[in-house]
Amino acid sequence: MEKKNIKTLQTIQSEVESINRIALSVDCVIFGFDENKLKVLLIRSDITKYKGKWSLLGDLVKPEEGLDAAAYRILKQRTGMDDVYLEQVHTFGDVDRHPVGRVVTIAYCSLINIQHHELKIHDNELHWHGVESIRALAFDHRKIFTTCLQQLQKRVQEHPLALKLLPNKFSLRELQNLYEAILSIKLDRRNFRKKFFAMDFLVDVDEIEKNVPHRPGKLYKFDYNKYERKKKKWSGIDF
Amino acid sequence: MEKKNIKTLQTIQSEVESINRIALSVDCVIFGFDENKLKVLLIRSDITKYKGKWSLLGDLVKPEEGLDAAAYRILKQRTGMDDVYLEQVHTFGDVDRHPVGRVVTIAYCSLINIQHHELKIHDNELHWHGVESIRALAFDHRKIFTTCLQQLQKRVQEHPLALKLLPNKFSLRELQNLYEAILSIKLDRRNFRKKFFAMDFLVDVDEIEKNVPHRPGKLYKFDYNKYERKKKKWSGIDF
DNA sequence: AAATATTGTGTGTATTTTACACATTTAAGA
DNA sequence: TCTTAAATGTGTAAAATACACACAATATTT
Repeated sequence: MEKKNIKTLQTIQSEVESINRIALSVDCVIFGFDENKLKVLLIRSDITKYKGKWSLLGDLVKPEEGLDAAAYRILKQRTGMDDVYLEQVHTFGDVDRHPVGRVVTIAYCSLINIQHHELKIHDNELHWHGVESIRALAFDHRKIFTTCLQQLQKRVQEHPLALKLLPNKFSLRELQNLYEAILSIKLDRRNFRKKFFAMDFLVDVDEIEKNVPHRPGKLYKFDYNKYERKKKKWSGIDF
Repeated sequence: MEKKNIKTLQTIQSEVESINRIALSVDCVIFGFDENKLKVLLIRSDITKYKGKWSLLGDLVKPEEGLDAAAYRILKQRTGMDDVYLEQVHTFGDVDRHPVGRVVTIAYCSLINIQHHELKIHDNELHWHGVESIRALAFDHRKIFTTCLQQLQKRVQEHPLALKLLPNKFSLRELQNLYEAILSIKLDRRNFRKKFFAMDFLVDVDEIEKNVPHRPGKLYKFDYNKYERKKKKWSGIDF
């Protein structure tokens, strides 16, 4: 009994030590779509070791702040946007991933409609980078970025996420370009249309594209309510 | 003595608050398959508030320990097993999820072949629970469990994970029972076989089941090498 | 008015999924 | 050893889905 109690105290003491030594942050991989390219929002690193390198947008989690809340805070701060798509992806905690000590970071993936901000980007510390041209980033951010991109590629095939990157009203051409950019593949135009129309979640808003130097296409919006009611549950065993 | 202990806890709690730090833990959702049921390994909670409740297996992450390493440590400690399937699933960090302070926890999902341990379970603090009968758990562990179960259900349809729950050699009947247990559905036996044979990853080991009270089935093993070479990359847009 | 660029549409074929039934094999028990 | 019980092993037809592929119509630009 005596011994057990002492053990507990020791345990608690070591707990305190751990508590004192690990910091928590969130990092946001913010995707946008512009000029038919998938882009990611980066900022110049403010850490000496990574001077000149680009880095993801992140910050320490505050003691009384939820994780999603921390990610939203960063998004709001940097893009001025609310109500954006945000999803936790993975937590990275290699012991030496951060030069100033043990920092475990929770990675979030966010999709924003690039037209709706145009905002605080003019910091000129912030920049949209084409995902194809991402090379070295600060910290382990390249690994984080890659993980998020792969997850995005997988997710957009199963859920109507990708549409968050487009305006509310979009043409099928834009939609196809978007998928091709995210997945880095070419798709057959007729089959792509057939597929989406067959899903029956697109509603014709009875408008057409403007300012295109050719025959304009019809515009559609995505019916999220219908999707929620009808979405597939069972995909089938297949690997 | 009991009182002293409590005092210490209070002291530490306030210390934690003054330090303004966040503690990190890992929790493992360990799945097994036995008697044609999907099971999860739980332990009786050692925290006063949750006296009598069951809880997931977890521990604080040590200051110099990687996240996966922490999860492996817990698995090894509790099951005696090495080389098990382990995957990070999600991080839970609600501000008030833990009664003694801010503890953010990283949830891992693990799949083990229940026959290969039989070990430290006799603690009688550990118990395999059928997943269907999970109700209230300590902390937010029910939510964590549910998240992991759902992810498992999704994953087993896309990857040959489920096999980690079976012995190396298994019959198609066992395999089907496993899928039915994980997914809570009934599958057509002929189509299930056809599907798996068509994938062409099962190798006939030229043995048959033993000690079954009926005609024994052939045994197979899964060819992971072939799978790695041939697995599907592109699943197709579908939601 | 001609040239250009993109939209919008349909069909046939191959592949995949689904529903479904019966004879065979082994173990157990009478 | 015969009978019973229980699960194995196998095939086919119909339906749904995926895929490859070409041409006429429309708007813009010059």
